[in-house]
Amino acid sequence: MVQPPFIHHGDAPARTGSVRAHNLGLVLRAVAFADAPISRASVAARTGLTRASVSALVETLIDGRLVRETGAPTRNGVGRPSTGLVLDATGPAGLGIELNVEHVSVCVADLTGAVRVRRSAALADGGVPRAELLAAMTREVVAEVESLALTLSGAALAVPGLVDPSSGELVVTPNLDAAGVRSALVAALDGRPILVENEATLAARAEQRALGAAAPRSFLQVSGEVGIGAGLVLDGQVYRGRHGWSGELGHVTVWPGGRACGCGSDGCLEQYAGVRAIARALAPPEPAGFVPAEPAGLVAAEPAGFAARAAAGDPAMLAALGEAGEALGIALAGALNLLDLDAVVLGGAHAELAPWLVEPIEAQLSRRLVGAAVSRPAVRASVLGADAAALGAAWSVLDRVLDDPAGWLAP
Amino acid sequence: MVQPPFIHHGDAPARTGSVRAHNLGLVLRAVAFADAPISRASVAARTGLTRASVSALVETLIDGRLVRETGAPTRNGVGRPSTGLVLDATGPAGLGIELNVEHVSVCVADLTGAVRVRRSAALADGGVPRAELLAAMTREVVAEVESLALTLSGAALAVPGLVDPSSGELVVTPNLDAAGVRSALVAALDGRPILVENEATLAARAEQRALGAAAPRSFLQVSGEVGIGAGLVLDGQVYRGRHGWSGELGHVTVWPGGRACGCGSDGCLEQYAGVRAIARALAPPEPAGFVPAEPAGLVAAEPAGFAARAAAGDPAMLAALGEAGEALGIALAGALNLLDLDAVVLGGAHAELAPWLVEPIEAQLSRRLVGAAVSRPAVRASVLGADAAALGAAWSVLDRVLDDPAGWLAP
DNA sequence: GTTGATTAGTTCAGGGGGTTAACATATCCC
DNA sequence: GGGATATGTTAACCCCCTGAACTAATCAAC
Repeated sequence: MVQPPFIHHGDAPARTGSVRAHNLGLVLRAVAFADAPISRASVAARTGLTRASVSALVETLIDGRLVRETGAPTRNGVGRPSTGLVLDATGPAGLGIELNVEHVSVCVADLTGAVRVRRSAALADGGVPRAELLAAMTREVVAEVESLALTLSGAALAVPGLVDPSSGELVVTPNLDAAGVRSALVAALDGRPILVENEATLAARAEQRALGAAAPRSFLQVSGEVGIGAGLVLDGQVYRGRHGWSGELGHVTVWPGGRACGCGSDGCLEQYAGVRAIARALAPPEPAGFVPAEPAGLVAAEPAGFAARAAAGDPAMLAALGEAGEALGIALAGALNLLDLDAVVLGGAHAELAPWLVEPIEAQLSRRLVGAAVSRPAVRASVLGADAAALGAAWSVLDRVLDDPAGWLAP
Repeated sequence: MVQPPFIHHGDAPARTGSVRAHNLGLVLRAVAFADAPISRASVAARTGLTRASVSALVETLIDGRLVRETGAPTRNGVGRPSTGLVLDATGPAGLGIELNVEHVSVCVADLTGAVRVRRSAALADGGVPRAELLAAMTREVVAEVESLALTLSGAALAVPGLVDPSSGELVVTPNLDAAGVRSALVAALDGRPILVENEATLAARAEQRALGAAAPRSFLQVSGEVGIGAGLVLDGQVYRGRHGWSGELGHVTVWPGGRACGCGSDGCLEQYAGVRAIARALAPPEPAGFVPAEPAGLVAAEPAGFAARAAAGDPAMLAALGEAGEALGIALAGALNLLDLDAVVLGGAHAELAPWLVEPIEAQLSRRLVGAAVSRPAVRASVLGADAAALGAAWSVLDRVLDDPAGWLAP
């Protein structure tokens, strides 16, 4: 397929060193994605490289603290026992930071994916400014990383808003004031660069990484924190769109001419399946056009209560979730007709509501999805909890090392 | 994820020969995408390779009849004149075949993109069976290719239906009988392999290739031949989806609970913006639920008439197109909110109706698209005519040579 | 014209890195 | 204990890029 001229990575010249860079990644990923400690010989068989090359490559990876040998050789029947290789947990670490309307969290993962440090804090109105709080937490965590003898390989920040993917710098966050956050973080990180990315995208990466080889190739991750966002993974790659504005699922029109939305449109999914919309469906009907002021703290308190009420069989709650599921189903059917995805993952606030949303969603998919009779995508809740985006941020930093170990080893 | 150093399948081991394969592609594409004949030195500057390497690579490409030197050296001021390099039109050729409900066409393009042979035929009910007609046309064209001293590097078949991307073999074509077509074509091509792909996808590729460097990075190409399909190019790559069923724009729900659709759903875009829907909007209203039988030939005859009537200012026609545009706008706004594309291209039957569709579409986008106030994607008609899919098929064959010249030169 | 500056293209030694083939190593099984 | 078998390492070989020197062809200025 035609790659547009001189835009893609593929347009860098290859030199003999590129071969090694490529194969280092190949070997490292073979180790990373193996279920158990894997031998050099198995890596060779799996990658198509020779045992000789794999030995040399593994030596480089071991020297670089990306891979280590497990202690005792493992006997596998006849033949010389093999020495197992696993990812080295004492090498590079990724720092993930999640900035949200009601809370912030910071976590650190090592190359194996294990979370080594985790901190989060709720944000109260009128409390410590976001930027200061985050910077303080980050400084603490960086100190802790050093005490664990890990090396920070980078940091990523998850924000509920639009990010400019070309610079990775500019941020438009409609629901919160993010000014000063980035510069405060850069200072807290001693000038180390920070990747800024949409939280839905990073939550999708987290899901992908958490599932490992079982991760769907292409999926959409609904992320209902504030509004309804979505992270999109297509053919294993995160898709960001022209401006990095992809995944605005919340403003997909479900009922043209329906409820007015704050975005200026009408009939947006958010108005039927968003947290506030569900809350509104529970309240007695108001005169058309009247939008009630939301008491502070309402949004944060509700989703948990929703699940409890639904579990208790509250009919109003079940009806509200049925309506939300129907709207989600319509919007998702559109996305699925367009993208023919493997799966839809319900994350954020919708994760714990999934037991009551999946059925109405699937009812709409059965009706509206081309080819639904033959093969339907899986619809299920995220396997991760609330900190998915922070985890995704930390892991995305490590993905860079995994994808291009030579780049990490070089300096 | 960060792109691995090589464009090639990320999980194949790289050997020293991969470097050459990669760089051959780099040099070939530098020649292909240059506006004018380009010198070895310029290629070196543009690719980042040394002049020495480029010379060696170019020699291989010239020997393989992929590149040739232009006759006379060009003086460019001071210094030794440069010898221009251009794509060789006498080397590999791609065969593109389009199979449609009402017509079939076959074309051949050379590496420069020039169409060297072009044949098409209308299909009448009860005439020669599709498979036989196509096979006969193909045999003729293959003979002509040989007489032109071109070498067929492959063939691709565009079909209005669902294709299994893994095998590239299986075809589900709802609106026409494609049984036997593939095997008849394989026979006509002396056993050469045929790539089968959705026509909307191939039309999108054609658009991409026709625009060259000006092609949008990510776009959706509406393809309204039978029903409404769409080809999707994301980050410069064709996106097919899990089963190769992506782009089913026609069955995206626009008005839930609206008009019943043959697919079993309701409110599908096809029922408002499809060719038959536009025709129906022109006719006097029928009782609800009554679906008129379509006289044979009606579909083929109408789109041309539509444009003429609209140009003449026919109010019923303008109203029908306004409604179609509104529905398209709603569906496209959904797609754009999700994918943040650079452009939407109206192709197929909608291409010549674009003058009347663009305005209502943009009205919906202004209303429903997040960020529309800041930046709106371009909405415009395809630059290609009716044979876009056949062209795209031929070009996609050549894209393989362009992407991996070593693979073509090897045997 | 001759000479120098400038740019295009080629030649060749050097080095990185993968492959193949042989060898060393460590276990199982008879 | 001696083969059979599988793992890991070593060394000769080949591919292909780089860098530097060299040749080639033009312009510009004296």
